[in-house]
Amino acid sequence: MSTNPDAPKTTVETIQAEILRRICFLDYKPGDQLKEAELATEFGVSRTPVRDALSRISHLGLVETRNGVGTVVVALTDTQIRHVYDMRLELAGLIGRVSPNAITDRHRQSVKAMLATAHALSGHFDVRRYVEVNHDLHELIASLIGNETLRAFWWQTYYQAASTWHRVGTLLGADAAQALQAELLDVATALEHDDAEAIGYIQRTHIGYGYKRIKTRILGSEEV
Amino acid sequence: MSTNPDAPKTTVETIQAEILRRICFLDYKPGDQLKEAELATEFGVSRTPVRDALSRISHLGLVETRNGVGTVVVALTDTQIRHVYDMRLELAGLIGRVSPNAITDRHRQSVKAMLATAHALSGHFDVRRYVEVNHDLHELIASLIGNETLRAFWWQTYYQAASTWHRVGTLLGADAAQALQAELLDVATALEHDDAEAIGYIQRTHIGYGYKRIKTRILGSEEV
DNA sequence: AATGGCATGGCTGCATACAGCTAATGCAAT
DNA sequence: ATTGCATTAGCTGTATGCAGCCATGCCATT
Repeated sequence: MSTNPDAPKTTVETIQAEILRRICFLDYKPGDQLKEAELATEFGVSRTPVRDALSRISHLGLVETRNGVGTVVVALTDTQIRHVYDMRLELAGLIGRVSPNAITDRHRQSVKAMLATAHALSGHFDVRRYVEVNHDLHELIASLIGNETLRAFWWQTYYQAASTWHRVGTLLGADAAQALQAELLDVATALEHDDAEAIGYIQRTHIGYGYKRIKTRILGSEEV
Repeated sequence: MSTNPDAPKTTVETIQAEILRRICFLDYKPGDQLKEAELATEFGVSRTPVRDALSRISHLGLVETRNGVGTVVVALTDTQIRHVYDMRLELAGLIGRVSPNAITDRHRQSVKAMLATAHALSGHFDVRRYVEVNHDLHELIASLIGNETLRAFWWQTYYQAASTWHRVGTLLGADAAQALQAELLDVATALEHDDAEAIGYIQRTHIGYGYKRIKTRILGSEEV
Protein backbone atom coordinates (compact mmCIF):
# COMPACT_ATOMS: atom_id res chain seq x y z
CA MET A 1 0.00 0.00 0.00
CA SER A 2 3.01 2.24 0.28
CA THR A 3 3.63 2.59 -3.44
CA ASN A 4 2.93 6.30 -3.23
CA PRO A 5 5.92 8.22 -1.98
CA ASP A 6 4.14 9.69 1.00
CA ALA A 7 6.37 10.17 4.03
CA PRO A 8 9.61 8.58 2.92
CA LYS A 9 10.95 8.08 6.40
CA THR A 10 13.59 5.39 6.18
CA THR A 11 16.88 5.80 4.35
CA VAL A 12 15.92 3.29 1.71
CA GLU A 13 12.61 4.99 1.00
CA THR A 14 14.29 8.36 0.71
CA ILE A 15 16.79 7.03 -1.80
CA GLN A 16 14.08 5.20 -3.68
CA ALA A 17 11.95 8.31 -3.92
CA GLU A 18 14.87 10.36 -5.16
CA ILE A 19 15.82 7.86 -7.86
CA LEU A 20 12.20 7.61 -8.94
CA ARG A 21 12.05 11.39 -9.17
CA ARG A 22 15.11 11.43 -11.36
CA ILE A 23 13.61 8.81 -13.62
CA CYS A 24 10.39 10.83 -13.86
CA PHE A 25 12.20 14.02 -14.72
CA LEU A 26 14.47 12.16 -17.11
CA ASP A 27 17.63 13.02 -15.24
CA TYR A 28 18.06 9.31 -15.79
CA LYS A 29 17.03 8.48 -19.33
CA PRO A 30 16.11 5.01 -20.58
CA GLY A 31 19.36 3.17 -21.24
CA ASP A 32 21.34 5.04 -18.60
CA GLN A 33 23.41 2.92 -16.28
CA LEU A 34 23.06 3.40 -12.54
CA LYS A 35 26.03 2.17 -10.52
CA GLU A 36 25.40 1.20 -6.93
CA ALA A 37 28.79 2.37 -5.75
CA GLU A 38 28.38 5.76 -7.40
CA LEU A 39 24.94 6.37 -5.89
CA ALA A 40 26.20 5.13 -2.55
CA THR A 41 28.95 7.73 -2.35
CA GLU A 42 26.58 10.41 -3.62
CA PHE A 43 24.03 9.71 -0.90
CA GLY A 44 26.78 9.22 1.66
CA VAL A 45 25.77 5.66 2.52
CA SER A 46 27.00 2.19 1.71
CA ARG A 47 25.87 0.10 -1.23
CA THR A 48 23.40 -1.84 0.90
CA PRO A 49 20.52 0.66 1.16
CA VAL A 50 21.09 1.75 -2.44
CA ARG A 51 20.85 -1.85 -3.59
CA ASP A 52 17.65 -2.19 -1.63
CA ALA A 53 16.12 0.85 -3.25
CA LEU A 54 17.15 -0.26 -6.73
CA SER A 55 15.76 -3.70 -6.06
CA ARG A 56 12.36 -2.26 -5.27
CA ILE A 57 12.42 -0.05 -8.33
CA SER A 58 13.37 -2.99 -10.48
CA HIS A 59 10.37 -4.82 -9.06
CA LEU A 60 8.25 -1.93 -10.28
CA GLY A 61 9.72 -2.54 -13.72
CA LEU A 62 11.45 0.81 -14.14
CA VAL A 63 15.04 -0.45 -14.05
CA GLU A 64 16.63 -3.77 -14.83
CA THR A 65 19.60 -5.21 -12.98
CA ARG A 66 21.85 -7.81 -14.55
CA ASN A 67 24.63 -9.52 -12.68
CA GLY A 68 28.09 -8.40 -13.68
CA VAL A 69 26.71 -5.66 -15.92
CA GLY A 70 24.84 -3.02 -14.00
CA THR A 71 21.44 -1.48 -13.45
CA VAL A 72 19.95 0.28 -16.46
CA VAL A 73 16.82 2.38 -16.79
CA VAL A 74 14.44 0.38 -18.94
CA ALA A 75 12.96 1.70 -22.16
CA LEU A 76 9.36 0.53 -22.35
CA THR A 77 8.46 -1.29 -25.54
CA ASP A 78 5.65 0.07 -27.69
CA THR A 79 3.39 -2.69 -26.42
CA GLN A 80 4.18 -1.87 -22.82
CA ILE A 81 3.47 1.82 -23.39
CA ARG A 82 0.14 0.85 -24.88
CA HIS A 83 -0.67 -1.36 -21.91
CA VAL A 84 0.19 1.35 -19.44
CA TYR A 85 -1.88 3.94 -21.24
CA ASP A 86 -4.82 1.61 -21.68
CA MET A 87 -4.79 1.07 -17.96
CA ARG A 88 -4.40 4.74 -17.16
CA LEU A 89 -7.50 5.42 -19.24
CA GLU A 90 -9.45 2.87 -17.23
CA LEU A 91 -8.08 3.92 -13.85
CA ALA A 92 -8.82 7.57 -14.54
CA GLY A 93 -12.49 6.79 -14.85
CA LEU A 94 -12.44 5.30 -11.35
CA ILE A 95 -10.87 8.30 -9.62
CA GLY A 96 -14.10 10.08 -8.88
CA ARG A 97 -16.24 6.99 -8.47
CA VAL A 98 -14.28 4.99 -5.91
CA SER A 99 -14.40 6.79 -2.55
CA PRO A 100 -12.78 10.11 -3.51
CA ASN A 101 -11.31 12.44 -0.92
CA ALA A 102 -12.80 15.83 -0.18
CA ILE A 103 -11.77 18.77 -2.33
CA THR A 104 -10.24 21.61 -0.34
CA ASP A 105 -9.21 25.17 -1.07
CA ARG A 106 -5.62 24.03 -1.06
CA HIS A 107 -6.39 22.03 -4.19
CA ARG A 108 -8.05 24.98 -5.90
CA GLN A 109 -5.17 27.27 -5.05
CA SER A 110 -2.42 24.96 -6.26
CA VAL A 111 -4.21 24.43 -9.57
CA LYS A 112 -4.28 28.19 -10.03
CA ALA A 113 -0.55 28.31 -9.44
CA MET A 114 -0.04 25.57 -12.02
CA LEU A 115 -2.19 27.46 -14.48
CA ALA A 116 0.02 30.49 -14.15
CA THR A 117 3.10 28.41 -14.79
CA ALA A 118 1.50 26.67 -17.77
CA HIS A 119 0.52 30.01 -19.20
CA ALA A 120 4.11 31.18 -18.93
CA LEU A 121 5.26 27.98 -20.58
CA SER A 122 3.05 28.61 -23.61
CA GLY A 123 5.12 31.67 -24.30
CA HIS A 124 8.54 30.47 -23.28
CA PHE A 125 8.64 26.68 -23.32
CA ASP A 126 10.91 24.66 -21.09
CA VAL A 127 10.63 20.90 -20.99
CA ARG A 128 11.81 20.63 -17.43
CA ARG A 129 9.20 23.02 -16.09
CA TYR A 130 6.55 21.33 -18.24
CA VAL A 131 7.30 17.94 -16.69
CA GLU A 132 7.37 19.49 -13.23
CA VAL A 133 3.90 20.98 -13.64
CA ASN A 134 2.68 17.65 -14.93
CA HIS A 135 4.11 16.08 -11.82
CA ASP A 136 2.43 18.59 -9.54
CA LEU A 137 -0.88 18.00 -11.26
CA HIS A 138 -0.43 14.28 -10.82
CA GLU A 139 0.22 14.69 -7.12
CA LEU A 140 -2.88 16.81 -6.76
CA ILE A 141 -5.08 14.29 -8.55
CA ALA A 142 -3.57 11.45 -6.54
CA SER A 143 -4.38 13.27 -3.32
CA LEU A 144 -8.04 13.21 -4.34
CA ILE A 145 -8.07 9.42 -4.56
CA GLY A 146 -9.42 7.99 -1.34
CA ASN A 147 -8.96 4.36 -2.25
CA GLU A 148 -5.44 3.42 -1.19
CA THR A 149 -5.13 0.63 -3.72
CA LEU A 150 -6.24 2.80 -6.61
CA ARG A 151 -3.89 5.55 -5.51
CA ALA A 152 -0.97 3.12 -5.46
CA PHE A 153 -1.83 1.93 -8.96
CA TRP A 154 -2.22 5.47 -10.18
CA TRP A 155 1.28 6.28 -8.98
CA GLN A 156 2.68 3.11 -10.49
CA THR A 157 1.36 3.83 -13.95
CA TYR A 158 2.46 7.42 -13.61
CA TYR A 159 6.05 6.40 -13.04
CA GLN A 160 5.91 4.08 -16.00
CA ALA A 161 4.42 6.72 -18.28
CA ALA A 162 6.49 9.63 -17.07
CA SER A 163 9.49 9.32 -19.35
CA THR A 164 7.18 8.96 -22.34
CA TRP A 165 5.52 12.23 -21.39
CA HIS A 166 8.88 13.85 -21.36
CA ARG A 167 9.44 12.74 -24.95
CA VAL A 168 6.06 14.20 -25.89
CA GLY A 169 6.98 17.49 -24.30
CA THR A 170 10.23 17.58 -26.23
CA LEU A 171 8.50 16.83 -29.51
CA LEU A 172 5.54 19.16 -29.19
CA GLY A 173 7.08 22.08 -27.32
CA ALA A 174 4.67 24.93 -26.71
CA ASP A 175 1.77 22.88 -28.08
CA ALA A 176 2.18 20.54 -25.12
CA ALA A 177 2.04 23.51 -22.79
CA GLN A 178 -1.21 24.64 -24.35
CA ALA A 179 -2.71 21.17 -23.99
CA LEU A 180 -1.64 21.16 -20.35
CA GLN A 181 -3.20 24.58 -19.91
CA ALA A 182 -6.50 23.32 -21.31
CA GLU A 183 -6.39 20.35 -18.96
CA LEU A 184 -5.69 22.56 -15.97
CA LEU A 185 -8.57 24.84 -16.89
CA ASP A 186 -10.94 21.87 -16.95
CA VAL A 187 -9.59 20.63 -13.65
CA ALA A 188 -9.93 24.08 -12.09
CA THR A 189 -13.56 24.28 -13.19
CA ALA A 190 -14.34 20.85 -11.78
CA LEU A 191 -12.68 21.78 -8.49
CA GLU A 192 -14.76 24.96 -8.31
CA HIS A 193 -17.89 22.87 -8.71
CA ASP A 194 -16.63 20.43 -6.07
CA ASP A 195 -17.12 17.67 -8.63
CA ALA A 196 -14.64 14.86 -7.98
CA GLU A 197 -16.25 12.55 -10.50
CA ALA A 198 -15.66 15.13 -13.25
CA ILE A 199 -11.96 15.20 -12.35
CA GLY A 200 -11.66 11.54 -13.25
CA TYR A 201 -13.36 11.96 -16.58
CA ILE A 202 -11.31 15.04 -17.38
CA GLN A 203 -8.17 13.06 -16.67
CA ARG A 204 -9.45 10.28 -18.85
CA THR A 205 -10.16 12.67 -21.68
CA HIS A 206 -6.80 14.36 -21.62
CA ILE A 207 -4.90 11.12 -21.15
CA GLY A 208 -6.76 10.02 -24.26
CA TYR A 209 -5.56 13.09 -26.15
CA GLY A 210 -2.00 12.49 -25.00
CA TYR A 211 -2.29 8.84 -25.92
CA LYS A 212 -3.34 9.80 -29.43
CA ARG A 213 -0.37 12.12 -29.79
CA ILE A 214 1.92 9.36 -28.59
CA LYS A 215 0.40 6.89 -31.00
CA THR A 216 1.05 9.09 -34.01
CA ARG A 217 4.44 10.45 -33.01
CA ILE A 218 6.16 7.72 -31.04
CA LEU A 219 4.51 4.36 -31.36
CA GLY A 220 4.50 2.20 -34.45
CA SER A 221 1.34 2.59 -36.47
CA GLU A 222 0.16 -1.02 -36.09
CA GLU A 223 -3.10 -1.28 -34.19
CA VAL A 224 -3.50 -3.44 -31.10
CA MET B 1 6.12 -5.07 -14.84
CA SER B 2 7.43 -8.10 -13.01
CA THR B 3 4.90 -8.02 -10.20
CA ASN B 4 3.53 -11.36 -11.30
CA PRO B 5 5.64 -14.23 -10.07
CA ASP B 6 6.40 -15.59 -13.52
CA ALA B 7 9.84 -17.10 -13.83
CA PRO B 8 11.39 -16.33 -10.49
CA LYS B 9 14.97 -16.69 -11.64
CA THR B 10 17.15 -14.94 -9.13
CA THR B 11 17.58 -16.07 -5.55
CA VAL B 12 15.79 -13.03 -4.21
CA GLU B 13 12.79 -13.57 -6.46
CA THR B 14 12.60 -17.21 -5.49
CA ILE B 15 12.59 -16.36 -1.81
CA GLN B 16 10.10 -13.56 -2.38
CA ALA B 17 7.74 -15.85 -4.27
CA GLU B 18 7.95 -18.49 -1.56
CA ILE B 19 7.21 -16.04 1.24
CA LEU B 20 4.32 -14.58 -0.73
CA ARG B 21 2.97 -18.09 -1.26
CA ARG B 22 3.14 -18.73 2.47
CA ILE B 23 1.29 -15.52 3.17
CA CYS B 24 -1.37 -16.47 0.62
CA PHE B 25 -1.86 -19.90 2.11
CA LEU B 26 -1.80 -18.48 5.60
CA ASP B 27 1.24 -20.45 6.67
CA TYR B 28 2.14 -16.99 7.84
CA LYS B 29 -0.89 -15.43 9.49
CA PRO B 30 -1.36 -11.71 10.07
CA GLY B 31 0.59 -10.81 13.18
CA ASP B 32 3.21 -13.51 12.71
CA GLN B 33 6.78 -12.43 13.08
CA LEU B 34 9.25 -13.29 10.32
CA LYS B 35 12.87 -13.26 11.43
CA GLU B 36 15.49 -12.64 8.80
CA ALA B 37 18.04 -14.91 10.43
CA GLU B 38 15.56 -17.76 10.69
CA LEU B 39 14.51 -17.54 7.06
CA ALA B 40 18.14 -17.20 6.03
CA THR B 41 19.14 -20.47 7.61
CA GLU B 42 16.02 -22.15 6.28
CA PHE B 43 16.75 -21.12 2.69
CA GLY B 44 20.43 -21.80 3.18
CA VAL B 45 21.54 -18.28 2.36
CA SER B 46 22.66 -15.25 4.30
CA ARG B 47 20.39 -12.55 5.64
CA THR B 48 21.10 -10.27 2.69
CA PRO B 49 18.86 -11.80 0.00
CA VAL B 50 16.17 -12.52 2.59
CA ARG B 51 16.22 -8.89 3.65
CA ASP B 52 15.90 -7.89 0.03
CA ALA B 53 12.88 -10.12 -0.51
CA LEU B 54 11.20 -8.90 2.68
CA SER B 55 11.87 -5.31 1.69
CA ARG B 56 10.04 -5.80 -1.60
CA ILE B 57 7.14 -7.50 0.11
CA SER B 58 6.92 -4.69 2.63
CA HIS B 59 6.76 -2.28 -0.30
CA LEU B 60 3.75 -4.26 -1.52
CA GLY B 61 2.20 -3.63 1.88
CA LEU B 62 1.94 -7.25 3.00
CA VAL B 63 4.48 -7.10 5.80
CA GLU B 64 5.79 -4.32 7.97
CA THR B 65 9.36 -4.07 9.21
CA ARG B 66 10.23 -2.05 12.27
CA ASN B 67 13.76 -1.51 13.43
CA GLY B 68 14.69 -3.41 16.52
CA VAL B 69 11.41 -5.29 16.54
CA GLY B 70 11.02 -7.50 13.51
CA THR B 71 9.02 -8.06 10.38
CA VAL B 72 5.38 -8.88 10.95
CA VAL B 73 2.67 -9.92 8.52
CA VAL B 74 0.20 -7.06 8.39
CA ALA B 75 -3.47 -7.45 9.15
CA LEU B 76 -5.39 -5.28 6.72
CA THR B 77 -7.78 -2.87 8.35
CA ASP B 78 -11.45 -3.05 7.44
CA THR B 79 -11.05 0.03 5.30
CA GLN B 80 -8.12 -1.46 3.44
CA ILE B 81 -10.03 -4.67 2.78
CA ARG B 82 -12.86 -2.59 1.38
CA HIS B 83 -10.46 -0.68 -0.84
CA VAL B 84 -8.87 -3.82 -2.16
CA TYR B 85 -12.20 -5.43 -2.89
CA ASP B 86 -13.62 -2.32 -4.50
CA MET B 87 -10.64 -2.32 -6.82
CA ARG B 88 -10.88 -6.02 -7.55
CA LEU B 89 -14.48 -5.50 -8.61
CA GLU B 90 -13.39 -2.80 -11.02
CA LEU B 91 -10.36 -4.63 -12.34
CA ALA B 92 -12.34 -7.80 -12.93
CA GLY B 93 -14.56 -5.96 -15.39
CA LEU B 94 -11.47 -5.04 -17.41
CA ILE B 95 -10.08 -8.56 -17.77
CA GLY B 96 -11.97 -9.42 -20.91
CA ARG B 97 -12.07 -5.91 -22.34
CA VAL B 98 -8.39 -4.93 -22.26
CA SER B 99 -6.47 -7.07 -24.78
CA PRO B 100 -7.17 -10.54 -23.39
CA ASN B 101 -5.02 -13.53 -24.29
CA ALA B 102 -6.31 -16.40 -26.34
CA ILE B 103 -8.16 -19.20 -24.57
CA THR B 104 -6.57 -22.60 -25.10
CA ASP B 105 -7.53 -26.18 -24.36
CA ARG B 106 -5.04 -26.13 -21.50
CA HIS B 107 -7.29 -23.58 -19.79
CA ARG B 108 -10.39 -25.67 -20.33
CA GLN B 109 -8.70 -28.79 -19.02
CA SER B 110 -7.32 -27.24 -15.88
CA VAL B 111 -10.70 -25.79 -14.99
CA LYS B 112 -12.16 -29.25 -15.26
CA ALA B 113 -9.53 -30.52 -12.86
CA MET B 114 -10.37 -27.74 -10.43
CA LEU B 115 -14.05 -28.58 -10.69
CA ALA B 116 -13.36 -32.14 -9.68
CA THR B 117 -11.40 -30.96 -6.66
CA ALA B 118 -14.09 -28.46 -5.70
CA HIS B 119 -16.70 -31.16 -5.94
CA ALA B 120 -14.70 -33.33 -3.60
CA LEU B 121 -14.33 -30.39 -1.23
CA SER B 122 -18.10 -29.94 -1.02
CA GLY B 123 -18.27 -33.39 0.55
CA HIS B 124 -15.13 -33.35 2.65
CA PHE B 125 -14.02 -29.78 3.26
CA ASP B 126 -10.40 -28.79 3.80
CA VAL B 127 -9.43 -25.15 4.03
CA ARG B 128 -5.98 -25.71 2.64
CA ARG B 129 -7.21 -27.42 -0.51
CA TYR B 130 -9.91 -24.77 -0.88
CA VAL B 131 -7.33 -21.98 -0.87
CA GLU B 132 -5.15 -23.93 -3.27
CA VAL B 133 -7.93 -24.30 -5.80
CA ASN B 134 -8.69 -20.61 -5.43
CA HIS B 135 -5.03 -19.95 -6.15
CA ASP B 136 -5.05 -22.15 -9.24
CA LEU B 137 -8.15 -20.40 -10.52
CA HIS B 138 -6.50 -17.07 -9.96
CA GLU B 139 -3.43 -18.13 -11.93
CA LEU B 140 -5.64 -19.31 -14.77
CA ILE B 141 -7.56 -16.06 -14.92
CA ALA B 142 -4.35 -14.06 -14.71
CA SER B 143 -2.92 -15.98 -17.66
CA LEU B 144 -5.86 -14.74 -19.73
CA ILE B 145 -4.95 -11.10 -19.08
CA GLY B 146 -2.92 -9.80 -21.99
CA ASN B 147 -2.28 -6.35 -20.57
CA GLU B 148 0.88 -6.62 -18.48
CA THR B 149 -0.05 -3.73 -16.23
CA LEU B 150 -3.49 -5.08 -15.48
CA ARG B 151 -2.06 -8.51 -14.80
CA ALA B 152 0.42 -7.05 -12.34
CA PHE B 153 -2.39 -5.20 -10.53
CA TRP B 154 -4.55 -8.30 -10.52
CA TRP B 155 -1.79 -10.22 -8.78
CA GLN B 156 -1.18 -7.41 -6.32
CA THR B 157 -4.78 -7.25 -5.16
CA TYR B 158 -4.90 -11.01 -5.05
CA TYR B 159 -2.03 -11.15 -2.57
CA GLN B 160 -3.69 -8.52 -0.46
CA ALA B 161 -7.04 -10.28 -0.47
CA ALA B 162 -5.73 -13.81 -0.11
CA SER B 163 -5.56 -14.07 3.65
CA THR B 164 -9.06 -12.65 3.93
CA TRP B 165 -10.30 -15.40 1.64
CA HIS B 166 -8.74 -17.91 3.91
CA ARG B 167 -10.77 -16.55 6.79
CA VAL B 168 -13.90 -16.83 4.68
CA GLY B 169 -13.10 -20.43 3.88
CA THR B 170 -12.62 -21.19 7.55
CA LEU B 171 -15.91 -19.55 8.50
CA LEU B 172 -18.09 -20.96 5.75
CA GLY B 173 -16.63 -24.43 5.30
CA ALA B 174 -18.42 -26.52 2.70
CA ASP B 175 -20.57 -23.56 1.69
CA ALA B 176 -17.45 -21.85 0.41
CA ALA B 177 -16.63 -24.94 -1.61
CA GLN B 178 -20.08 -24.85 -3.19
CA ALA B 179 -19.70 -21.20 -4.08
CA LEU B 180 -16.33 -21.98 -5.63
CA GLN B 181 -17.91 -24.83 -7.55
CA ALA B 182 -20.55 -22.50 -8.94
CA GLU B 183 -17.88 -20.03 -9.97
CA LEU B 184 -15.85 -22.73 -11.68
CA LEU B 185 -18.91 -23.92 -13.56
CA ASP B 186 -19.53 -20.43 -14.90
CA VAL B 187 -15.89 -20.09 -15.88
CA ALA B 188 -15.90 -23.46 -17.60
CA THR B 189 -18.95 -22.47 -19.62
CA ALA B 190 -17.36 -19.18 -20.66
CA LEU B 191 -14.18 -20.96 -21.68
CA GLU B 192 -16.19 -23.41 -23.78
CA HIS B 193 -17.77 -20.48 -25.58
CA ASP B 194 -14.34 -18.88 -26.03
CA ASP B 195 -15.74 -15.78 -24.34
CA ALA B 196 -12.98 -13.91 -22.53
CA GLU B 197 -15.17 -10.93 -21.77
CA ALA B 198 -17.62 -13.16 -19.92
CA ILE B 199 -14.77 -14.42 -17.74
CA GLY B 200 -14.21 -10.92 -16.44
CA TYR B 201 -17.84 -10.37 -15.60
CA ILE B 202 -18.11 -13.77 -13.97
CA GLN B 203 -15.15 -12.91 -11.82
CA ARG B 204 -16.73 -9.63 -10.98
CA THR B 205 -19.97 -11.29 -10.02
CA HIS B 206 -18.40 -13.86 -7.76
CA ILE B 207 -15.99 -11.40 -6.19
CA GLY B 208 -19.12 -9.41 -5.43
CA TYR B 209 -20.69 -12.41 -3.71
CA GLY B 210 -17.53 -13.01 -1.72
CA TYR B 211 -17.36 -9.34 -0.82
CA LYS B 212 -20.89 -9.50 0.51
CA ARG B 213 -20.04 -12.51 2.65
CA ILE B 214 -17.00 -10.70 3.98
CA LYS B 215 -19.00 -7.60 4.74
CA THR B 216 -21.51 -9.47 6.87
CA ARG B 217 -19.11 -11.86 8.57
CA ILE B 218 -15.83 -10.02 8.97
CA LEU B 219 -16.10 -6.31 8.40
CA GLY B 220 -17.79 -3.85 10.71
CA SER B 221 -21.31 -3.03 9.59
CA GLU B 222 -20.69 0.68 8.95
CA GLU B 223 -21.13 1.62 5.34
CA VAL B 224 -18.44 3.44 3.36
C1' DA C 1 2.36 -4.23 46.84
C1' DA C 2 3.12 -1.06 43.20
C1' DT C 3 5.93 1.59 40.28
C1' DG C 4 9.83 3.52 38.02
C1' DG C 5 14.27 2.89 36.11
C1' DC C 6 17.76 -0.03 34.32
C1' DA C 7 19.98 -3.80 32.24
C1' DT C 8 19.83 -7.28 28.76
C1' DG C 9 18.61 -10.17 24.80
C1' DG C 10 17.27 -10.11 20.23
C1' DC C 11 16.11 -8.04 16.32
C1' DT C 12 16.84 -4.90 12.23
C1' DG C 13 19.91 -1.22 9.73
C1' DC C 14 24.17 -0.46 7.72
C1' DA C 15 29.01 -1.11 6.31
C1' DT C 16 32.45 -3.78 4.30
C1' DA C 17 34.96 -7.68 2.38
C1' DC C 18 34.92 -11.11 -0.93
C1' DA C 19 33.17 -14.16 -4.66
C1' DG C 20 31.15 -14.60 -9.23
C1' DC C 21 29.78 -12.97 -13.52
C1' DT C 22 30.13 -10.16 -17.84
C1' DA C 23 31.94 -7.46 -21.35
C1' DA C 24 35.61 -5.26 -23.37
C1' DT C 25 40.38 -5.00 -24.52
C1' DG C 26 44.70 -6.46 -26.16
C1' DC C 27 47.52 -9.96 -28.00
C1' DA C 28 48.68 -13.66 -30.90
C1' DA C 29 47.90 -16.68 -34.66
C1' DT C 30 46.34 -17.18 -39.23
C1' DA D 1 43.86 -7.33 -41.78
C1' DT D 2 41.03 -10.36 -39.29
C1' DT D 3 39.67 -13.65 -36.14
C1' DG D 4 39.98 -16.15 -31.95
C1' DC D 5 41.22 -16.50 -27.29
C1' DA D 6 42.85 -15.12 -22.87
C1' DT D 7 43.17 -11.62 -19.63
C1' DT D 8 41.46 -8.02 -16.95
C1' DA D 9 38.67 -4.31 -15.12
C1' DG D 10 34.38 -3.34 -13.22
C1' DC D 11 30.11 -4.41 -11.95
C1' DT D 12 26.53 -6.99 -9.13
C1' DG D 13 25.48 -11.01 -5.67
C1' DT D 14 26.41 -12.71 -1.14
C1' DA D 15 28.25 -13.26 3.50
C1' DT D 16 29.35 -11.40 7.79
C1' DG D 17 30.47 -8.16 11.51
C1' DC D 18 29.06 -4.39 14.15
C1' DA D 19 26.11 -0.57 15.74
C1' DG D 20 21.54 0.99 17.03
C1' DC D 21 17.03 0.30 18.49
C1' DC D 22 13.18 -1.74 21.01
C1' DA D 23 10.68 -4.68 24.18
C1' DT D 24 10.80 -7.43 28.07
C1' DG D 25 11.76 -8.56 32.62
C1' DC D 26 14.19 -7.81 36.79
C1' DC D 27 15.42 -5.14 40.63
C1' DA D 28 15.40 -1.30 43.66
C1' DT D 29 12.78 2.19 45.61
C1' DT D 30 8.74 4.06 47.62
